[in-house]
Amino acid sequence: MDSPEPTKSPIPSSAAPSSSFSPVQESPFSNFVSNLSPIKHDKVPHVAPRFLGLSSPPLVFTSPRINTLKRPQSSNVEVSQNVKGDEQSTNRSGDLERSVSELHREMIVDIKEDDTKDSMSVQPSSSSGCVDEYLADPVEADCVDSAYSVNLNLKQSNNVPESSANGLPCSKNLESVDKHYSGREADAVQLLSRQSEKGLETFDIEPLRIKEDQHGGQGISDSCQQIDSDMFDLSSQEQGSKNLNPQKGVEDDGYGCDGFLQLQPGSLQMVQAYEGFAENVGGVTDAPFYDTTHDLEAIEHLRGMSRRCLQFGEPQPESKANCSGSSNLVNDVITSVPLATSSKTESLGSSHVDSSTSRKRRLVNLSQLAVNMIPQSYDNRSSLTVSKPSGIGLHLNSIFNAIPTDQGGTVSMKLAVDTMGTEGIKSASITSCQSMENMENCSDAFEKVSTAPQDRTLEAKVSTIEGSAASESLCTMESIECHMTVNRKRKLSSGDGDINEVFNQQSPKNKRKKLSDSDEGCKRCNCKKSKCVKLYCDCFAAGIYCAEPCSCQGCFNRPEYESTVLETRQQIESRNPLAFAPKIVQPVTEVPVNSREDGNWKTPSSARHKRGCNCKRSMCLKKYCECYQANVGCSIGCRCEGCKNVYGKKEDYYVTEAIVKRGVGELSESTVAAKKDFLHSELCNPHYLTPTTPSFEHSDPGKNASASGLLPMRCLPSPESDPTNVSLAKSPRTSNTNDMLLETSKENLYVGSHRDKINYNNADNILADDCHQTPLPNHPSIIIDSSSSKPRELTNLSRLNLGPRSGCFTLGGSLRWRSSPITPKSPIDKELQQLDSDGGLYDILEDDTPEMLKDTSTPLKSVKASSPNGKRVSPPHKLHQLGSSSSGSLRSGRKFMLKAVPSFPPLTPCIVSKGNSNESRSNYEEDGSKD
DNA sequence: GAGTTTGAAACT
DNA sequence: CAGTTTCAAACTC
Repeated sequence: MDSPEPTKSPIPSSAAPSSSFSPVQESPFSNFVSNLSPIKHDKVPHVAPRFLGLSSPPLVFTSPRINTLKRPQSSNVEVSQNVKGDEQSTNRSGDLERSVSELHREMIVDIKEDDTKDSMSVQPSSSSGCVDEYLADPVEADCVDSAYSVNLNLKQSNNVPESSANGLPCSKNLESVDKHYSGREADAVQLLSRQSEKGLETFDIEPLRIKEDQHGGQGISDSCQQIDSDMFDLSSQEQGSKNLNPQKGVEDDGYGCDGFLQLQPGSLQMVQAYEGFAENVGGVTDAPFYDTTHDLEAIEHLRGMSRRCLQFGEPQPESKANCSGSSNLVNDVITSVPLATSSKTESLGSSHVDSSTSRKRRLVNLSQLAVNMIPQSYDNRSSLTVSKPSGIGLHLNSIFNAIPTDQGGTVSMKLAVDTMGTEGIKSASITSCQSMENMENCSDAFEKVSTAPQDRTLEAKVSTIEGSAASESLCTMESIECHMTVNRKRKLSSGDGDINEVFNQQSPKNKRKKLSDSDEGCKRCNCKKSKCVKLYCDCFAAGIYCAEPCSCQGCFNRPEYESTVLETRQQIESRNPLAFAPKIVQPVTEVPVNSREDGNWKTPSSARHKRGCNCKRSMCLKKYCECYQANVGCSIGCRCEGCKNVYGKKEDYYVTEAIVKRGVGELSESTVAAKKDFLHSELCNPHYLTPTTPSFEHSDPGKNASASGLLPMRCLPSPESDPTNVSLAKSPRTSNTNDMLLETSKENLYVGSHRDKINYNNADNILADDCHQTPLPNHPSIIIDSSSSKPRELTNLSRLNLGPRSGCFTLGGSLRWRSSPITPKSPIDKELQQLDSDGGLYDILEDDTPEMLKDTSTPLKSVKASSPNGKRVSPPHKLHQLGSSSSGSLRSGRKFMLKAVPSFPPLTPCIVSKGNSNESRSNYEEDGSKD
């Protein structure tokens, strides 16, 4: 049938699980699978339904979070399908709301109790508030739209399309509400408001929370209601403006997107796409509307950035870069409507995601929220610096890989921006494609989009993407492209069901050639035996469906086999939670323009391969080497022999860092900023992830500090460094070497952000620590099953954490942490304080978390105590130097999140039914048994 | 284009 | 955890 070798599918384990395919498709393959796998997947329903092809890598394979989100408490509802009002969805959403509302209540209570003492504690609540807010957003959006505007309830989310169209207004409304609310809810806000910068976020969070409560059916303040009504009015106005807008056609498409949405209902990508779309639209149409509030704009702007980051689901740094870049670009291009984009996007995204279920919306909102949580700092300062497009934060297969370093995402991004204007969605996308050297594919996809009915949807997506394209990662584009291609193929096949056949029809060679010609534009797989459901397959590994360019045989990595893909993915993740985590992380994100210009920071050295390579013969000089392939230098995590990686030898890794840091003091402010960025990036580097504990635990600054003050020349290739270990919570690093110290310090800073740590290890401990330091932001990932630590989810979390303000956004999970008796400052805190005093590190961190760090309560010790591994954390020595040397050069404005660690486990339970997690786990077990 | 080499992923 | 096998990409001819 579809697959040449159905009977033998190498996927047994993976495929088998897929036996339960989504009802949607009964492809021969599904039958095949069902036959093959003795095991029936109860779970399947959860997963399957909606991936639609377009989902970005993370989306495509429903990461646990997605799944969980999708998972109706009941069982398999295909959310995507129910665009019309689903009672079920409503009910579910209602349940979810209840839990959320309860959570909020708790949080509120906590806040009151804590009062302003503990900003951290407050933040968590705020975060929850954020969640609520986001949750509420959809509703508002819906309401905004039409007559529906009357209903504030999230439950009423039936009109997705409309809401999407009007999304912008909705979001805005929310914000305005937030303001009002904030005014009234001085208490909650106060805490947050302390930090001026954070203030904005605070508004978002708190007000939202309140709203949520209202929605929850609990007391709704009149003021709030008024606000809502006002909001609606605004939204209505907005709509009017939109109608006028020439791009309305696009919006209409968005409506048409229902089908599209259905296709990919739970996928975040959808949201992204819509968001992007919204942005575009907003940029064009909504400008007037936004003019009203400057503050709001700023907030939205931030949000928009965050959102973008989420979409990629990749490592913060990178995401940051993208986000910032995008935002900047967007802003530059479309100055008139900076805010609109973000808010609108959100609303749109939420609405579009799954009209069927408010719950889904919530999920989406959560994700958005998470995105929003991204630090503002990145907004402006960071110009696009994609020093390493090479798939940082993404799988090697990501488009970035294809892009030459020189060209970098930056170039493409800029081009896209330039081209983008009001119209430019398409042009932008195209531009990006060009930059990616993927023109053919992109153009193809676009063409297709324009042609068919589905195409409308696709087109909308495309446009959306385009809109965001400049800012957003190319990955999205790629995924889109893939989906588009898929759709196209489907059309071609006209439901034959043998998509694979169709795809395969193209001579692989041609495809390959095409790819090669395009200089690796979109790298695609050529799998023959793996059915593209193993990590051997680059596409699969990257979390994307195989597409036209692929020359794979018997491919199951297609939207048609979504369930199979998901199952397989789960299996793999069960074995290795980080299996789908981005291989390459780009720590350096926002490098000040100056520094970038200098070119110092462009070096790939900043990026690292998560696990490192294991090259024996290639000396890391060929593409056999994943590090080399990703255009990144080897690092501690690498176990390569005779490393000669041109992007950075393993041995040189630390040396470079040391030098850089050392020089910081001497360097100009700009340089310093750049270094900070570097440091930040380093922190973000997955290498630093450690399953074990937060680095804070370790404190011995003096001890660690080398005379040179920095890193020793030597690098420790110790396996410990291997990022992969993180998930396993293996032995903590014990080495005291300077390099280690450096890393640890970095880790300390980054700890919160590191998703891996979060999940896999003692989430509790870590989380608790983090909470203290920075409230964990909530994030869609929260919803994810606790059982699975999925990289993407993690990524999202990390993003949230990264956000300087993320602390503010902590979710309910944070509540738990808060309560945790953690404590005393760790040495790291001290270090940080010193730095702060020096004006160095703190500057970097300061904006968001300084208080946290300073805060007497410290997660660090708690962490230490709690961390079983007892991982030693070196004091932020280097950081300190950096900070001191930099003396006040904080200009970068970037905010580093010291702590925030997403609270996976805790959050999951709260938001998501544990049953899901259990379920997932049981599934895994089943899979394992199968295997 | 076929065959070889390489290293990651998967398996035992 | 280590060793082996499988796999697909990278590379060579």
